[in-house]
Amino acid sequence: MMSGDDIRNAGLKVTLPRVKILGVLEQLEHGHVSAEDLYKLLLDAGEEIGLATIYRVLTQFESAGLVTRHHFEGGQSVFELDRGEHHDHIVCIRCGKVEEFFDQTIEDRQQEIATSKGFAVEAHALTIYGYCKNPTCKAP
Amino acid sequence: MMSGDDIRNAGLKVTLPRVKILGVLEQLEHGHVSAEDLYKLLLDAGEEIGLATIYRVLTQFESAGLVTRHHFEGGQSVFELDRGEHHDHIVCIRCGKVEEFFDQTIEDRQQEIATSKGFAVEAHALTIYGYCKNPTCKAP
DNA sequence: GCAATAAATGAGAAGCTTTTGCATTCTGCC
DNA sequence: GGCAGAATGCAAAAGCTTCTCATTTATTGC
Repeated sequence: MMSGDDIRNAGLKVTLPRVKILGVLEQLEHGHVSAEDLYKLLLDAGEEIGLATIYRVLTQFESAGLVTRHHFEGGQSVFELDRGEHHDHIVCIRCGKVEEFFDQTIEDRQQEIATSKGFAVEAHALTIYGYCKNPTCKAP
Repeated sequence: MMSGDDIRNAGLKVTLPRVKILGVLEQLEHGHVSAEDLYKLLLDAGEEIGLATIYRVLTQFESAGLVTRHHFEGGQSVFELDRGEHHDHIVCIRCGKVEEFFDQTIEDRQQEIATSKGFAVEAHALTIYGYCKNPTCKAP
């Protein structure tokens, strides 16, 4: 459960917009939102907030490690609360559903590959795209 | 070696811009360029071409399977000739160098994970980010 | 070869997402 | 409560990519 303390610990002032954004991120079912969607969610909730603030705050949260940013295909960035557990994603290219997974074998192999090429791994992004099991998302 | 036939087989007319673009893609050392860079390369080579054409042609080539588009971090898409061999990437976050790799273990695990979640895999994108072995790219 | 026809191109405008500048408002601290 | 600095909202701007449209070009049948 995130709180104002997390914001404070990040060296940021605890403001209404920041608390609200953190709140929305926490309540999300799938956990993945674009800045635009987050903006709409807050507007619908009756909050008065600017899109610029959303972007600014999300970027700050990202730097603070509170939030992770993903670049799925489709142009816009997607954000999710960083609960401290690294994972990768599998995205349905029909309905957009996002599921998470973690696989130690893949993690290990990545490390080995990087090392063998003389790279020091800082991060990695693995996203699988496919059709989910939902009947309306069957492959063509 | 790509040629006009590849363009023709894609159902596209064999035009100078398309041939030139294919040519540049083929001669690239690293094999990865942004549309903008491709544009500059062609201008420097004395070609008269519009950026819009670059984007259009690259998109068409992508649909035709001649070219692959990647969304590395940094906002712009990066293109490379599709030589029919799937591979993933490891990118230096200091100098931007891109290396390729393929690992059957990772491929297999991805397939297993997707299957276990009821997904039919269509594509996947795995990119490792880190610092390459170049002394000037040492981790901070 | 050559004309007819449909496709492709270039230039600029437009579209989207994201960032920035600035005046105003708010938070943290005394 | 009041002050300094940070944060916000708005609008403008920036970056990448796509679209529009008049003009040019490649293909096809003759």
